[in-house]
Amino acid sequence: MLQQATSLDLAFQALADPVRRAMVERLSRGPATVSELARPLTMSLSAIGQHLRVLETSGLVRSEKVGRLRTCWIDPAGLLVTGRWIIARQASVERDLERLGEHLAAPTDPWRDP
Amino acid sequence: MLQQATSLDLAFQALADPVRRAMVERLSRGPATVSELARPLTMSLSAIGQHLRVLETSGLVRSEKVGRLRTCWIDPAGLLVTGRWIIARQASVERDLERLGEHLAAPTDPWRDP
DNA sequence: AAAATACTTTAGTCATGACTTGACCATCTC
DNA sequence: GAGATGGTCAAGTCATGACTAAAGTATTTT
Repeated sequence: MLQQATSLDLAFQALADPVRRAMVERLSRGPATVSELARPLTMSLSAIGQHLRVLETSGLVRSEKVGRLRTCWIDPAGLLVTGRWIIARQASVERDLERLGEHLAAPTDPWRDP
Repeated sequence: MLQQATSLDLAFQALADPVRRAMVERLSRGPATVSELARPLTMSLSAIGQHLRVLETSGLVRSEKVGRLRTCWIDPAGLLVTGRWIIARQASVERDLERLGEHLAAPTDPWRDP
């Protein structure tokens, strides 16, 4: 089914993993190196590198290597696309519930006994 | 690593799949039966049933069967937990950028040449 | 009662994901 | 320049995910 992952796919897939969410949580408090990201997580540095790559290709995180340290930070635009999708659904649900409310409040049902 | 999936895990994992997001999009415009959900998606009814189960255990969707029709609808509380997580990260990032801004704006650096 | 509808279940396949290990390569530090 | 530090690459393993196909169940229609 998945023939061409959209940026929304990549972002939600990236956030689906608790380790990657932990990394995003850490980075949302400020930039960090790969080792700093790895420190609280019981996992090889290699694994963290792989998670980081997922986060980068999803657009949620960016990074740059200077010397032997790679510094990572959040790209706010990445969070924005996922946030917008959720908010749009919430708005849609609210509108739907509103319509339902109006319907129940209506004194007569125009569809019945025309 | 994943020993006990939290509700946040389940919700993000559920939204990571484009088919399931399409189902949520449909349901956010109002309730629907399983067949109605399946109609626009080129996939067996069985597959849709399986996606539905994922959405239900994640807390994003609820459903009830009456007669031979199962009607599904969004549980707004489900969208809320994911939305809150994202908004919290965005807020955190903004605070961080603000701190950075203050730092750059400061006329002198108290850490240098004490 | 037979046929159609609307799922549901089970079992199996195939692809993808999340790691680990070990070798490797720069770049600092001494 | 030797050793430690910080990261990267390439395999390989093991579990999970996304389906399908086929058979089964419960309801509704005719």
